[in-house]
Amino acid sequence: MKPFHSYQNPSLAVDLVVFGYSQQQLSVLLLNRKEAPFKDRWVLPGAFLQMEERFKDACSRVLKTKLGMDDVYLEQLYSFDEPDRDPRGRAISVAHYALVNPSKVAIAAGSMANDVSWFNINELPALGFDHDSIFQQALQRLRSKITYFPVGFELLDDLFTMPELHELYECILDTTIDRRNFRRKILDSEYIINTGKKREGSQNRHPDLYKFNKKLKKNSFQINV
Amino acid sequence: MKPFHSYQNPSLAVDLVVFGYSQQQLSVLLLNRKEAPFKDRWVLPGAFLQMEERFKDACSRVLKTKLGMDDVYLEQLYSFDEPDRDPRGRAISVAHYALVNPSKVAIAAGSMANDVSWFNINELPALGFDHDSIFQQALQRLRSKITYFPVGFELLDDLFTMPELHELYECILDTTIDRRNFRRKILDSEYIINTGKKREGSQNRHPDLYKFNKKLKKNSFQINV
DNA sequence: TCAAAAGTGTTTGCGATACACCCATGG
DNA sequence: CCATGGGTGTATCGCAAACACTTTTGA
Repeated sequence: MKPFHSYQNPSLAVDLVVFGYSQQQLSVLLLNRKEAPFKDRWVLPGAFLQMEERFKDACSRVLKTKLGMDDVYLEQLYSFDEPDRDPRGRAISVAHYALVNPSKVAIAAGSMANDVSWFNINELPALGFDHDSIFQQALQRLRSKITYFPVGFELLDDLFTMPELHELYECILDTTIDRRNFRRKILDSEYIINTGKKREGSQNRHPDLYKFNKKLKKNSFQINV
Repeated sequence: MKPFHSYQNPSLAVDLVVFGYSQQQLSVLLLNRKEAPFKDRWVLPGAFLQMEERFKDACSRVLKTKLGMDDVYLEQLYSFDEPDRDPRGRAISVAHYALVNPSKVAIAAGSMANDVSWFNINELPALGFDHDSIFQQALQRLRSKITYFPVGFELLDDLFTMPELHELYECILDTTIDRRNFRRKILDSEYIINTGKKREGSQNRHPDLYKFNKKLKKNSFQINV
């Protein structure tokens, strides 16, 4: 059999929309390009797919080597194929999005402090390549998914309070949600477990600490916007 | 700049899950392979992506040249990347699904009568490559999408009756739906328009003929299973 | 004891579901 | 005129949304 790679194939890359949540803000991780094309512009992190490498492996490689992140929630988003999306030549991008807890990873003031940065999703600069539209699609997917599937927990600490989860939902969905109805829906889904502990330190009543119920795979809930 | 294709890249293909509906049956179009690997096995139609070609163009090319189909509803599904999914070497498949009206296309008794065939989705043979899982994912997507988005019309004639649309939904979702509630939801969504004409020929009352409201883009409905 | 935030329960209203009758047609 | 399937309307029930009071805490 003639091996495939004797034919010419488009270049194949993964690009990553890395979402992070902290200080009641949803942010995306961007990279400042040091070379043409789009020199000095902000872009999504990404990498070319190596032979024998899975998409998720390539994504993990980027998250690990460029960003120092391990063990991250990853989901394939869409494959982008516009012939002119990369001025260097034909390049397909298989976009993914990732959900990380910024406090668990150490990007902030590392050696790449000027290269990598969190941007609030409402204050994004114009991105290079077609990364604006990749980001938009990722945001849309996240907003859709979080209303019926327990992905929000990936963005929080292992232990979190109900008000924190509630705020996360309001922030991502950019709306207000009745906290009492929200609480009931989430608790009814049984995706979170009250640990019995409480978050100390605040001046007011100490809220209960919950944890994500990892074992549960099939329950459903629906947060309406 | 060094052109991308001087590096080695995985082979890149599109694969198509072509759904058709006729005689109250949901079917998929399969191809009988004439060569190794998977000689004499049934597989999804597909093609390698040519340089400068978009996914949808490659899909259209397959639909046109191999199947004689034009102007078909197409949607990107997912990209499949298991390193061993093709024994000939590393091959990425960007899977799509298509919705066609079999009565509008001419596959049946053409020159490839032995190569191409419709299979009822409940009576599929074991497919070559990883096409079983591609098919399963496509079916799942179709079932999900049809409950909130007007894709069912792609499978019917330009003019169709309410009972026909109702039957289509019951068939695809593999369930029973109260026809009066179904009618109300569909009509409320305003995605279909009563043409005032009636389908003649049956012994019983002649049902109204509807057409799809192509202009409407944003209304929503929800068919629950 | 006060302000601020967290925990909890009840009422209300709309939308989905369940359900039944009349109408048109050809034989 | 009858059997068959198509068109239409209504009552009910459940869930989701709206809403208010009590509890805890540190200052």
